[in-house]
Amino acid sequence: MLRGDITVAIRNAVMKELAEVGYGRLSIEAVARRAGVGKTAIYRRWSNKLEMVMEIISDVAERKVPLPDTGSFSGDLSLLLMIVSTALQHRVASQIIPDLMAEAARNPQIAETLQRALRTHQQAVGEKLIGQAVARGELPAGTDPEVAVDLILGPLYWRLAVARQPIEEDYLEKFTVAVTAALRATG
Amino acid sequence: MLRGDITVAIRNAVMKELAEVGYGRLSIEAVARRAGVGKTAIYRRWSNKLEMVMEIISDVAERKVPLPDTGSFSGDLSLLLMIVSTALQHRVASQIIPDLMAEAARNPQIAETLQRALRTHQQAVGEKLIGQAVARGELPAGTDPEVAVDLILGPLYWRLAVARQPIEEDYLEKFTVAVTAALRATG
DNA sequence: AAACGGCGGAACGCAACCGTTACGTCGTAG
DNA sequence: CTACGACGTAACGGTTGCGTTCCGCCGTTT
Repeated sequence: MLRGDITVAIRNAVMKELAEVGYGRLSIEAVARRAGVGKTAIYRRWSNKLEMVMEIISDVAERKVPLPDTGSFSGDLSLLLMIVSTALQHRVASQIIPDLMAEAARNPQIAETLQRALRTHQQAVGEKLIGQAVARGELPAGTDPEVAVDLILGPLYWRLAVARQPIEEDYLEKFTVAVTAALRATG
Repeated sequence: MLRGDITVAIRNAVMKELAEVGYGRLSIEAVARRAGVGKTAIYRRWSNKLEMVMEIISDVAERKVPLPDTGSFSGDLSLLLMIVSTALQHRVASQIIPDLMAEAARNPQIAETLQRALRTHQQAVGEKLIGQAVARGELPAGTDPEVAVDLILGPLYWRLAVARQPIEEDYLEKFTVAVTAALRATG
């Protein structure tokens, strides 16, 4: 019964508004204005700002990234780094993600949603990546996927989403070498 | 002329309020309420929410961390990791920093203040840490301090401030080994 | 003793947004 | 052709916060 095009307009407006003003300052009225839609259309779909944002965000976040399997660990790793760094360089993502992460620190419901949406999926990627490498004999058997994920995503996230420094040409390459060495050392 | 104890009360209130509701939702009136102070006392000191927060934050952020020099790279590194992880585990810091980082993505003035307060200082620590290690022959001469800082702070920040996972007993130890190996490999 | 000035408190007009309601329009299903 | 229901618009009363102003209190300076 609810018109699909209106829903889409609202979803887009929420994403843009989130990127521009953040969750804390996001208002239903601004979303409605931006979407060219009445407030009623929004309240007909969700009862809350929180509920609305959570539904929209988890929808977006659950679009799964294909797990790489290029045949070698360094290949898998560079591909993963490329995918993640590209994603983190998109303006909307790099604004929304840190904002919601910060918000999650004070709102348990947001925290839970993000954990489910990101952590679970990310964990799967890490386990597959490391598992493949261990199976191929490229990493020692005791390699901890959790540590690995920290070592891989941490610096990228730090550089792109926090420090907001550009990634230079050979950075990912250097980084791949460094991470590989690091993981071999922890086994 | 301005009473010092009042100023202190306001500063504390701002920090607590920042941690609880974030910059976006921070209001002068709430700060005044929390500090047990009239709004006039605040406006007598700063003219804006932005100006107020920036002054208070950069004041706090500029308290310099002593640069470690334990005699060996792994010693320096574990000490640094300990200091940073302890800092990031404080409730107020782990709430305020990601929040302001996210805010910085949309407010150039906040971005500039944070860059000056954090990046500059952090860069100095990185350069000293790596410089010492290179001088001692523990790391290859070409080691890039910028990459090193990413490799060291990134995973810690990710784990503590973003993913909000606890640090287990031997994590920092493992991590020290991993980072050392990584940095040797990039030279 | 008197003047000064920072203080808290209270109120100002203004703006934004909340969540809800009433109304009139319009496309579609029956 | 009619009835339904989602739509936009507009308004509601209530809340919150802005930045400013005026007041009376009180400690310090002179």
